[in-house]
Amino acid sequence: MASQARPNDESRVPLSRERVIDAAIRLADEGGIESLTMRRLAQALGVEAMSLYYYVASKDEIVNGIVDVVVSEFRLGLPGADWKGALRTTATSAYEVLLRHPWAASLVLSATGVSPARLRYMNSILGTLREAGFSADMTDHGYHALESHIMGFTLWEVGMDLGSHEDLAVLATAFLEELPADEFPYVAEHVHQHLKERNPDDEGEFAFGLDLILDGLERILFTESPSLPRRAVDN
Amino acid sequence: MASQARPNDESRVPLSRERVIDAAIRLADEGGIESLTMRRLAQALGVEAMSLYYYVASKDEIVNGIVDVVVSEFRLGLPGADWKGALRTTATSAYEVLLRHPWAASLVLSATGVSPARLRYMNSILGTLREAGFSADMTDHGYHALESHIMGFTLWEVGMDLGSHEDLAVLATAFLEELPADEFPYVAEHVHQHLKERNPDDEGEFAFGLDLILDGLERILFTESPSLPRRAVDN
DNA sequence: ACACTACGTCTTACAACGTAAGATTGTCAA
DNA sequence: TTGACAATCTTACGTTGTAAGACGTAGTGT
Repeated sequence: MASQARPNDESRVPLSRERVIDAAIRLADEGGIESLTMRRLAQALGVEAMSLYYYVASKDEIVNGIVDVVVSEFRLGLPGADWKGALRTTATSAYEVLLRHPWAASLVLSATGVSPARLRYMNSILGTLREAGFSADMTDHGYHALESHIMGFTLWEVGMDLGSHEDLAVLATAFLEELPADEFPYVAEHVHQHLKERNPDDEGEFAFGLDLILDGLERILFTESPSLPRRAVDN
Repeated sequence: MASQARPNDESRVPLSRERVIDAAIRLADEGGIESLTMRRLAQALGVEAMSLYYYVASKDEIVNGIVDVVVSEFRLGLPGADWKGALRTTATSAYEVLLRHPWAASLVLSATGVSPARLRYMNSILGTLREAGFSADMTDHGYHALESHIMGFTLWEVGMDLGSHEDLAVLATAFLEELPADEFPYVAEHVHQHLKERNPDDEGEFAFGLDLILDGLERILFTESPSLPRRAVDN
Protein backbone atom coordinates (compact mmCIF):
# COMPACT_ATOMS: atom_id res chain seq x y z
CA MET A 1 0.00 0.00 0.00
CA ALA A 2 3.02 2.26 0.28
CA SER A 3 3.15 4.74 -2.56
CA GLN A 4 6.60 3.47 -3.55
CA ALA A 5 8.57 0.33 -3.03
CA ARG A 6 11.62 0.86 -0.90
CA PRO A 7 14.63 -0.99 -2.31
CA ASN A 8 16.14 -1.36 1.12
CA ASP A 9 13.79 -1.28 4.02
CA GLU A 10 15.94 1.08 5.99
CA SER A 11 13.50 3.92 5.51
CA ARG A 12 11.51 2.96 8.59
CA VAL A 13 14.29 3.53 11.05
CA PRO A 14 14.78 7.24 11.68
CA LEU A 15 17.84 8.72 10.09
CA SER A 16 20.91 9.52 12.13
CA ARG A 17 24.53 10.35 11.60
CA GLU A 18 25.46 6.81 12.48
CA ARG A 19 23.03 5.35 9.98
CA VAL A 20 24.42 7.66 7.32
CA ILE A 21 27.95 6.54 8.04
CA ASP A 22 26.98 2.87 8.08
CA ALA A 23 25.14 3.12 4.80
CA ALA A 24 28.14 4.90 3.32
CA ILE A 25 30.39 2.01 4.33
CA ARG A 26 28.03 -0.49 2.79
CA LEU A 27 27.88 1.51 -0.42
CA ALA A 28 31.66 1.76 -0.63
CA ASP A 29 32.09 -1.93 0.15
CA GLU A 30 29.70 -2.93 -2.59
CA GLY A 31 30.57 -0.55 -5.39
CA GLY A 32 33.91 0.99 -4.50
CA ILE A 33 34.58 4.43 -3.14
CA GLU A 34 33.71 6.10 -6.43
CA SER A 35 30.16 4.85 -6.10
CA LEU A 36 29.75 6.73 -2.85
CA THR A 37 27.94 9.89 -3.91
CA MET A 38 25.58 11.98 -1.89
CA ARG A 39 22.67 11.20 -4.17
CA ARG A 40 23.23 7.45 -4.19
CA LEU A 41 23.80 7.40 -0.46
CA ALA A 42 20.57 9.28 0.07
CA GLN A 43 18.75 6.91 -2.24
CA ALA A 44 20.01 3.92 -0.28
CA LEU A 45 18.51 5.54 2.80
CA GLY A 46 15.22 6.32 1.08
CA VAL A 47 15.82 10.02 1.25
CA GLU A 48 16.91 12.95 -0.90
CA ALA A 49 20.52 14.04 -1.14
CA MET A 50 20.22 17.29 0.74
CA SER A 51 18.65 15.60 3.72
CA LEU A 52 22.01 14.12 4.57
CA TYR A 53 23.34 17.56 5.31
CA TYR A 54 21.21 17.71 8.38
CA TYR A 55 23.47 15.08 9.93
CA VAL A 56 26.83 15.81 8.36
CA ALA A 57 28.43 19.05 7.30
CA SER A 58 29.97 17.76 4.10
CA LYS A 59 30.89 14.69 2.17
CA ASP A 60 34.38 14.98 3.63
CA GLU A 61 32.90 14.45 7.06
CA ILE A 62 31.30 11.25 5.82
CA VAL A 63 34.57 10.05 4.37
CA ASN A 64 36.41 10.81 7.59
CA GLY A 65 33.65 9.03 9.42
CA ILE A 66 33.81 5.81 7.48
CA VAL A 67 37.60 5.75 7.72
CA ASP A 68 37.32 6.14 11.46
CA VAL A 69 34.93 3.22 11.68
CA VAL A 70 37.25 1.01 9.68
CA VAL A 71 40.29 1.93 11.73
CA SER A 72 38.36 1.24 14.92
CA GLU A 73 37.90 -2.34 13.70
CA PHE A 74 41.64 -2.96 14.00
CA ARG A 75 42.39 -5.40 16.76
CA LEU A 76 45.25 -4.03 18.82
CA GLY A 77 47.86 -6.31 20.32
CA LEU A 78 48.64 -5.79 23.97
CA PRO A 79 52.09 -4.47 24.86
CA GLY A 80 54.13 -6.75 27.02
CA ALA A 81 56.83 -9.33 26.92
CA ASP A 82 55.76 -10.69 23.55
CA TRP A 83 56.05 -7.39 21.73
CA LYS A 84 56.63 -9.10 18.41
CA GLY A 85 53.45 -11.09 18.76
CA ALA A 86 51.55 -7.98 19.77
CA LEU A 87 52.74 -6.09 16.73
CA ARG A 88 52.00 -9.06 14.51
CA THR A 89 48.48 -9.12 15.86
CA THR A 90 47.95 -5.44 15.25
CA ALA A 91 49.51 -5.44 11.81
CA THR A 92 47.73 -8.54 10.61
CA SER A 93 44.42 -7.33 11.90
CA ALA A 94 44.81 -3.98 10.18
CA TYR A 95 45.74 -5.78 7.01
CA GLU A 96 42.72 -8.03 7.12
CA VAL A 97 40.31 -5.24 7.95
CA LEU A 98 41.64 -3.09 5.14
CA LEU A 99 41.21 -5.95 2.72
CA ARG A 100 37.58 -6.22 3.74
CA HIS A 101 37.19 -2.53 2.90
CA PRO A 102 39.43 -2.14 -0.11
CA TRP A 103 38.62 1.54 -0.50
CA ALA A 104 39.82 2.38 3.01
CA ALA A 105 43.58 2.06 2.82
CA SER A 106 44.16 4.96 0.49
CA LEU A 107 41.80 7.11 2.50
CA VAL A 108 43.62 6.37 5.74
CA LEU A 109 46.79 7.74 4.23
CA SER A 110 45.19 10.84 2.80
CA ALA A 111 42.88 11.58 5.68
CA THR A 112 42.98 15.13 6.91
CA GLY A 113 43.31 15.22 10.63
CA VAL A 114 43.77 12.17 12.80
CA SER A 115 40.71 10.46 14.17
CA PRO A 116 40.46 9.09 17.71
CA ALA A 117 40.56 5.50 16.45
CA ARG A 118 43.68 6.33 14.49
CA LEU A 119 45.29 7.79 17.57
CA ARG A 120 44.58 4.63 19.54
CA TYR A 121 46.07 2.56 16.76
CA MET A 122 49.20 4.69 16.55
CA ASN A 123 49.56 4.82 20.30
CA SER A 124 49.32 1.07 20.50
CA ILE A 125 52.13 0.41 18.04
CA LEU A 126 54.33 3.13 19.48
CA GLY A 127 53.68 2.01 23.03
CA THR A 128 54.40 -1.61 22.27
CA LEU A 129 57.76 -0.70 20.80
CA ARG A 130 58.65 1.73 23.55
CA GLU A 131 57.76 -0.69 26.31
CA ALA A 132 59.70 -3.42 24.57
CA GLY A 133 62.77 -1.37 25.32
CA PHE A 134 63.37 0.64 22.17
CA SER A 135 64.70 4.16 22.40
CA ALA A 136 62.51 7.01 21.29
CA ASP A 137 64.47 7.29 18.07
CA MET A 138 64.27 3.61 17.32
CA THR A 139 60.59 3.49 18.17
CA ASP A 140 60.05 6.23 15.67
CA HIS A 141 61.93 4.34 13.00
CA GLY A 142 60.25 1.07 13.74
CA TYR A 143 56.85 2.62 13.70
CA HIS A 144 57.34 4.05 10.24
CA ALA A 145 58.78 0.82 8.92
CA LEU A 146 55.79 -1.12 10.20
CA GLU A 147 53.23 1.37 9.05
CA SER A 148 54.82 1.60 5.62
CA HIS A 149 54.65 -2.14 5.22
CA ILE A 150 51.08 -2.45 6.39
CA MET A 151 49.76 0.34 4.22
CA GLY A 152 52.05 -0.27 1.29
CA PHE A 153 51.37 -3.96 1.07
CA THR A 154 47.64 -3.53 1.49
CA LEU A 155 47.47 -0.79 -1.09
CA TRP A 156 49.43 -2.93 -3.48
CA GLU A 157 47.03 -5.76 -3.04
CA VAL A 158 43.82 -3.80 -3.32
CA GLY A 159 45.30 -1.85 -6.21
CA MET A 160 45.56 -5.09 -8.14
CA ASP A 161 42.13 -6.05 -6.93
CA LEU A 162 39.97 -6.87 -9.89
CA GLY A 163 37.61 -9.33 -8.30
CA SER A 164 37.99 -12.78 -6.91
CA HIS A 165 41.04 -14.99 -6.88
CA GLU A 166 39.71 -16.97 -9.79
CA ASP A 167 39.51 -13.89 -11.96
CA LEU A 168 43.11 -13.18 -11.11
CA ALA A 169 44.19 -16.33 -12.91
CA VAL A 170 42.29 -15.33 -16.03
CA LEU A 171 43.68 -11.84 -15.88
CA ALA A 172 47.22 -12.95 -15.24
CA THR A 173 47.27 -15.36 -18.15
CA ALA A 174 45.83 -12.69 -20.42
CA PHE A 175 48.53 -10.34 -19.18
CA LEU A 176 51.20 -12.93 -19.81
CA GLU A 177 50.17 -13.38 -23.41
CA GLU A 178 50.71 -9.79 -24.39
CA LEU A 179 53.80 -9.39 -22.25
CA PRO A 180 57.06 -9.34 -24.22
CA ALA A 181 58.56 -12.08 -22.09
CA ASP A 182 61.96 -11.84 -23.72
CA GLU A 183 62.23 -8.22 -22.72
CA PHE A 184 60.91 -8.67 -19.18
CA PRO A 185 61.76 -12.24 -18.27
CA TYR A 186 61.67 -11.70 -14.55
CA VAL A 187 58.25 -10.08 -14.67
CA ALA A 188 57.00 -13.06 -16.61
CA GLU A 189 58.44 -15.39 -14.01
CA HIS A 190 56.90 -13.31 -11.28
CA VAL A 191 53.44 -13.61 -12.80
CA HIS A 192 53.88 -17.35 -13.15
CA GLN A 193 54.86 -17.41 -9.51
CA HIS A 194 51.60 -15.79 -8.56
CA LEU A 195 49.69 -18.20 -10.72
CA LYS A 196 50.91 -21.35 -9.03
CA GLU A 197 51.52 -20.11 -5.52
CA ARG A 198 47.81 -19.87 -4.78
CA ASN A 199 47.17 -22.32 -2.05
CA PRO A 200 49.59 -22.46 0.88
CA ASP A 201 48.74 -19.34 2.84
CA ASP A 202 47.56 -16.16 1.26
CA GLU A 203 48.63 -14.27 4.31
CA GLY A 204 52.17 -15.51 3.97
CA GLU A 205 53.25 -12.78 1.63
CA PHE A 206 52.23 -10.08 4.04
CA ALA A 207 53.65 -11.90 7.03
CA PHE A 208 56.97 -12.39 5.31
CA GLY A 209 57.70 -8.69 4.96
CA LEU A 210 56.32 -8.10 8.42
CA ASP A 211 58.68 -10.63 9.98
CA LEU A 212 61.56 -9.19 8.04
CA ILE A 213 60.92 -5.92 9.83
CA LEU A 214 60.14 -7.41 13.24
CA ASP A 215 63.20 -9.66 13.21
CA GLY A 216 65.34 -6.77 12.11
CA LEU A 217 64.02 -4.67 14.95
CA GLU A 218 64.60 -7.44 17.43
CA ARG A 219 68.21 -7.70 16.40
CA ILE A 220 68.59 -3.97 16.86
CA LEU A 221 67.04 -4.22 20.29
CA PHE A 222 69.74 -6.69 21.30
CA THR A 223 72.61 -4.56 20.04
CA GLU A 224 71.08 -1.40 21.49
CA SER A 225 70.83 -2.93 24.94
CA PRO A 226 72.87 -6.14 25.10
CA SER A 227 71.94 -6.71 28.72
CA LEU A 228 68.31 -7.59 28.75
CA PRO A 229 66.34 -6.51 31.76
CA ARG A 230 62.68 -7.37 31.81
CA ARG A 231 61.60 -3.84 31.07
CA ALA A 232 62.38 -0.37 29.86
CA VAL A 233 65.80 0.32 28.50
CA ASP A 234 66.41 3.71 26.99
CA ASN A 235 69.49 5.58 26.00
CA MET B 1 49.06 42.58 -31.96
CA ALA B 2 47.70 39.22 -31.01
CA SER B 3 44.02 39.37 -30.23
CA GLN B 4 44.62 37.95 -26.77
CA ALA B 5 47.48 37.73 -24.33
CA ARG B 6 48.66 34.18 -23.81
CA PRO B 7 49.40 33.49 -20.15
CA ASN B 8 51.97 30.89 -21.04
CA ASP B 9 53.63 31.25 -24.38
CA GLU B 10 53.20 27.59 -25.21
CA SER B 11 50.53 28.35 -27.76
CA ARG B 12 53.04 28.89 -30.54
CA VAL B 13 54.39 25.36 -30.49
CA PRO B 14 51.96 23.02 -32.20
CA LEU B 15 50.03 20.78 -29.88
CA SER B 16 50.95 17.15 -29.47
CA ARG B 17 50.26 14.26 -27.16
CA GLU B 18 53.60 14.77 -25.53
CA ARG B 19 52.96 18.45 -24.90
CA VAL B 20 49.61 17.58 -23.37
CA ILE B 21 51.20 15.06 -21.02
CA ASP B 22 53.99 17.45 -20.06
CA ALA B 23 51.57 20.25 -19.31
CA ALA B 24 49.50 17.84 -17.25
CA ILE B 25 52.51 16.96 -15.15
CA ARG B 26 53.30 20.62 -14.59
CA LEU B 27 49.71 21.29 -13.57
CA ALA B 28 49.68 18.40 -11.13
CA ASP B 29 53.04 19.38 -9.68
CA GLU B 30 51.89 22.92 -9.07
CA GLY B 31 48.36 22.47 -7.83
CA GLY B 32 47.99 18.83 -6.92
CA ILE B 33 46.24 16.13 -8.88
CA GLU B 34 42.82 17.56 -8.15
CA SER B 35 43.72 20.70 -10.09
CA LEU B 36 44.29 18.65 -13.20
CA THR B 37 41.06 19.11 -15.13
CA MET B 38 40.58 19.00 -18.86
CA ARG B 39 39.53 22.63 -19.00
CA ARG B 40 42.41 23.91 -16.94
CA LEU B 41 44.85 21.77 -18.85
CA ALA B 42 43.51 23.11 -22.12
CA GLN B 43 43.75 26.65 -20.82
CA ALA B 44 47.38 26.15 -19.89
CA LEU B 45 47.97 25.12 -23.47
CA GLY B 46 46.04 28.04 -24.92
CA VAL B 47 43.29 25.84 -26.27
CA GLU B 48 39.78 24.66 -25.53
CA ALA B 49 39.07 21.53 -23.53
CA MET B 50 37.74 19.40 -26.34
CA SER B 51 40.81 20.00 -28.45
CA LEU B 52 42.76 17.73 -26.13
CA TYR B 53 40.64 14.80 -27.23
CA TYR B 54 42.29 14.91 -30.59
CA TYR B 55 45.47 13.67 -28.93
CA VAL B 56 44.16 11.52 -26.10
CA ALA B 57 41.12 9.33 -25.86
CA SER B 58 40.22 10.24 -22.29
CA LYS B 59 41.45 11.82 -19.13
CA ASP B 60 42.43 8.36 -17.94
CA GLU B 61 44.88 8.14 -20.77
CA ILE B 62 46.44 11.40 -19.61
CA VAL B 63 46.69 10.11 -16.07
CA ASN B 64 48.27 6.88 -17.22
CA GLY B 65 50.59 8.96 -19.34
CA ILE B 66 51.85 11.18 -16.58
CA VAL B 67 52.34 8.20 -14.28
CA ASP B 68 54.38 6.51 -16.95
CA VAL B 69 56.59 9.57 -17.32
CA VAL B 70 57.18 9.71 -13.58
CA VAL B 71 58.02 6.01 -13.33
CA SER B 72 60.41 6.34 -16.24
CA GLU B 73 62.35 8.86 -14.15
CA PHE B 74 63.29 6.15 -11.66
CA ARG B 75 66.98 5.43 -11.79
CA LEU B 76 67.45 1.66 -11.85
CA GLY B 77 70.39 0.01 -10.12
CA LEU B 78 72.33 -2.50 -12.14
CA PRO B 79 72.14 -6.13 -11.08
CA GLY B 80 75.44 -7.68 -10.07
CA ALA B 81 77.58 -8.49 -7.11
CA ASP B 82 76.37 -5.53 -5.11
CA TRP B 83 72.71 -6.42 -5.27
CA LYS B 84 71.94 -4.57 -2.06
CA GLY B 85 73.48 -1.42 -3.41
CA ALA B 86 71.57 -1.83 -6.65
CA LEU B 87 68.26 -2.20 -4.84
CA ARG B 88 69.09 0.72 -2.60
CA THR B 89 69.73 2.84 -5.66
CA THR B 90 66.46 1.86 -7.29
CA ALA B 91 64.40 2.23 -4.14
CA THR B 92 65.90 5.55 -3.13
CA SER B 93 65.54 6.95 -6.61
CA ALA B 94 61.90 5.91 -6.80
CA TYR B 95 61.33 7.45 -3.40
CA GLU B 96 62.92 10.74 -4.38
CA VAL B 97 61.13 10.96 -7.70
CA LEU B 98 57.78 10.26 -6.08
CA LEU B 99 58.43 12.99 -3.53
CA ARG B 100 59.02 15.42 -6.39
CA HIS B 101 55.62 14.47 -7.79
CA PRO B 102 53.55 13.94 -4.67
CA TRP B 103 50.43 13.09 -6.63
CA ALA B 104 52.09 10.17 -8.41
CA ALA B 105 52.51 7.52 -5.74
CA SER B 106 48.84 6.82 -5.22
CA LEU B 107 48.29 6.75 -8.96
CA VAL B 108 51.04 4.21 -9.48
CA LEU B 109 49.27 1.82 -7.14
CA SER B 110 45.86 2.31 -8.68
CA ALA B 111 46.97 2.45 -12.30
CA THR B 112 45.02 0.18 -14.57
CA GLY B 113 47.34 -1.84 -16.70
CA VAL B 114 51.09 -1.79 -16.40
CA SER B 115 53.03 0.72 -18.43
CA PRO B 116 56.33 -0.11 -20.17
CA ALA B 117 58.27 2.03 -17.72
CA ARG B 118 56.62 0.16 -14.87
CA LEU B 119 57.60 -3.15 -16.41
CA ARG B 120 61.21 -2.06 -16.67
CA TYR B 121 61.14 -1.00 -13.05
CA MET B 122 59.60 -4.27 -11.89
CA ASN B 123 61.91 -6.32 -14.04
CA SER B 124 64.91 -4.51 -12.62
CA ILE B 125 64.08 -5.26 -9.02
CA LEU B 126 63.07 -8.83 -9.72
CA GLY B 127 66.13 -9.47 -11.85
CA THR B 128 68.47 -8.02 -9.27
CA LEU B 129 67.11 -10.33 -6.63
CA ARG B 130 67.05 -13.36 -8.88
CA GLU B 131 70.61 -12.86 -10.06
CA ALA B 132 71.73 -12.34 -6.51
CA GLY B 133 70.84 -15.97 -5.99
CA PHE B 134 67.37 -15.88 -4.53
CA SER B 135 64.90 -18.58 -5.41
CA ALA B 136 61.83 -17.70 -7.41
CA ASP B 137 59.73 -17.85 -4.28
CA MET B 138 62.06 -15.71 -2.27
CA THR B 139 62.42 -13.21 -5.09
CA ASP B 140 58.70 -12.90 -5.11
CA HIS B 141 58.59 -12.26 -1.38
CA GLY B 142 61.47 -9.84 -1.47
CA TYR B 143 59.97 -7.90 -4.31
CA HIS B 144 56.71 -7.36 -2.48
CA ALA B 145 58.46 -6.41 0.72
CA LEU B 146 60.54 -3.83 -1.09
CA GLU B 147 57.71 -2.43 -3.15
CA SER B 148 55.49 -2.22 -0.10
CA HIS B 149 58.07 -0.21 1.74
CA ILE B 150 58.80 2.15 -1.14
CA MET B 151 55.20 2.88 -1.88
CA GLY B 152 53.97 2.74 1.68
CA PHE B 153 56.60 5.03 3.06
CA THR B 154 56.27 7.50 0.23
CA LEU B 155 52.51 7.58 0.48
CA TRP B 156 52.76 8.11 4.18
CA GLU B 157 55.06 11.04 3.66
CA VAL B 158 53.13 12.75 0.89
CA GLY B 159 49.90 12.06 2.75
CA MET B 160 51.17 14.21 5.59
CA ASP B 161 52.40 16.75 3.09
CA LEU B 162 50.97 20.07 3.99
CA GLY B 163 53.66 22.29 2.57
CA SER B 164 57.22 22.97 3.52
CA HIS B 165 59.14 21.56 6.44
CA GLU B 166 58.72 24.80 8.35
CA ASP B 167 54.95 24.51 8.18
CA LEU B 168 55.21 21.06 9.64
CA ALA B 169 56.57 22.46 12.87
CA VAL B 170 53.68 24.86 13.16
CA LEU B 171 51.20 22.17 12.37
CA ALA B 172 52.73 19.64 14.72
CA THR B 173 52.73 22.03 17.66
CA ALA B 174 49.12 22.93 16.96
CA PHE B 175 48.33 19.24 16.82
CA LEU B 176 50.11 18.66 20.10
CA GLU B 177 48.07 21.28 21.89
CA GLU B 178 44.74 19.67 21.21
CA LEU B 179 46.03 16.14 21.68
CA PRO B 180 45.01 14.52 24.95
CA ALA B 181 48.59 13.66 25.80
CA ASP B 182 47.65 11.68 28.87
CA GLU B 183 45.52 9.37 26.78
CA PHE B 184 48.00 8.98 23.93
CA PRO B 185 51.39 9.56 25.53
CA TYR B 186 53.33 7.67 22.89
CA VAL B 187 51.76 9.61 20.07
CA ALA B 188 52.71 12.82 21.84
CA GLU B 189 56.26 11.60 22.20
CA HIS B 190 56.29 10.60 18.56
CA VAL B 191 55.29 14.06 17.44
CA HIS B 192 57.96 15.58 19.63
CA GLN B 193 60.38 13.21 18.02
CA HIS B 194 59.51 14.54 14.60
CA LEU B 195 59.83 18.08 15.83
CA LYS B 196 63.40 17.80 16.99
CA GLU B 197 64.75 15.20 14.62
CA ARG B 198 64.73 17.62 11.70
CA ASN B 199 68.32 17.98 10.74
CA PRO B 200 70.43 14.86 10.45
CA ASP B 201 69.23 13.25 7.26
CA ASP B 202 65.69 13.38 6.07
CA GLU B 203 66.32 10.30 3.99
CA GLY B 204 67.35 8.32 7.04
CA GLU B 205 63.85 7.31 7.93
CA PHE B 206 63.23 5.77 4.55
CA ALA B 207 66.65 4.15 4.43
CA PHE B 208 66.16 2.60 7.83
CA GLY B 209 63.18 0.52 6.82
CA LEU B 210 64.81 -0.25 3.52
CA ASP B 211 67.92 -1.62 5.20
CA LEU B 212 65.81 -3.61 7.59
CA ILE B 213 64.39 -5.40 4.58
CA LEU B 214 67.63 -5.68 2.64
CA ASP B 215 69.57 -7.01 5.61
CA GLY B 216 66.83 -9.48 6.35
CA LEU B 217 66.90 -10.70 2.78
CA GLU B 218 70.64 -11.03 2.88
CA ARG B 219 70.46 -13.21 5.93
CA ILE B 220 67.93 -15.40 4.19
CA LEU B 221 70.16 -15.65 1.18
CA PHE B 222 72.87 -17.14 3.37
CA THR B 223 70.65 -19.72 4.97
CA GLU B 224 69.02 -20.58 1.64
CA SER B 225 72.34 -21.24 -0.06
CA PRO B 226 75.09 -21.50 2.54
CA SER B 227 77.68 -22.40 -0.08
CA LEU B 228 78.56 -19.28 -1.97
CA PRO B 229 77.99 -19.69 -5.69
CA ARG B 230 79.95 -18.16 -8.55
CA ARG B 231 79.14 -14.66 -7.46
CA ALA B 232 80.77 -12.74 -4.66
CA VAL B 233 78.84 -12.67 -1.45
CA ASP B 234 79.97 -10.20 1.12
CA ASN B 235 78.88 -9.70 4.62
C1' DA C 1 41.38 27.49 -60.50
C1' DC C 2 38.40 24.44 -58.50
C1' DA C 3 36.38 20.87 -55.56
C1' DC C 4 37.45 17.55 -52.16
C1' DT C 5 39.40 15.71 -48.17
C1' DA C 6 41.65 15.43 -44.10
C1' DC C 7 43.23 17.64 -40.01
C1' DG C 8 42.95 20.43 -36.03
C1' DT C 9 40.10 23.22 -33.23
C1' DC C 10 35.92 25.06 -31.38
C1' DT C 11 30.83 25.32 -29.89
C1' DT C 12 27.18 23.39 -27.82
C1' DA C 13 25.12 20.17 -24.89
C1' DC C 14 24.37 16.60 -21.31
C1' DA C 15 24.52 13.88 -17.19
C1' DA C 16 26.51 13.58 -12.69
C1' DC C 17 28.80 15.72 -8.98
C1' DG C 18 28.88 18.57 -4.19
C1' DT C 19 26.24 21.79 -1.95
C1' DA C 20 24.01 26.79 -0.96
C1' DA C 21 19.49 28.80 -0.04
C1' DG C 22 15.25 28.42 1.20
C1' DA C 23 10.51 26.23 0.96
C1' DT C 24 7.85 22.67 3.04
C1' DT C 25 6.14 19.30 6.09
C1' DG C 26 5.43 16.81 10.62
C1' DT C 27 5.17 17.05 15.56
C1' DC C 28 4.58 18.76 19.91
C1' DA C 29 3.94 22.80 23.49
C1' DA C 30 1.51 26.67 24.93
C1' DT D 1 -5.36 27.31 17.27
C1' DT D 2 -0.98 29.01 17.04
C1' DG D 3 3.47 28.98 17.12
C1' DA D 4 8.17 26.86 17.17
C1' DC D 5 11.30 23.73 16.09
C1' DA D 6 13.15 19.51 13.75
C1' DA D 7 13.56 17.01 9.63
C1' DT D 8 13.09 16.69 4.85
C1' DC D 9 12.57 18.25 0.11
C1' DT D 10 12.90 21.51 -4.10
C1' DT D 11 15.34 24.23 -6.85
C1' DA D 12 19.45 25.99 -8.53
C1' DC D 13 24.50 26.88 -9.42
C1' DG D 14 29.05 25.92 -10.71
C1' DT D 15 32.25 22.25 -12.01
C1' DT D 16 33.45 17.94 -13.86
C1' DG D 17 34.32 14.50 -18.16
C1' DT D 18 33.06 14.02 -22.71
C1' DA D 19 29.64 12.97 -26.96
C1' DA D 20 28.26 15.07 -31.37
C1' DG D 21 29.10 17.72 -34.73
C1' DA D 22 30.19 22.40 -36.89
C1' DC D 23 33.90 25.15 -38.65
C1' DG D 24 38.11 26.92 -40.78
C1' DT D 25 42.43 25.87 -42.99
C1' DA D 26 45.71 23.41 -45.74
C1' DG D 27 46.98 20.32 -49.13
C1' DT D 28 46.00 17.44 -53.16
C1' DG D 29 44.04 15.68 -57.59
C1' DT D 30 41.97 17.16 -61.50
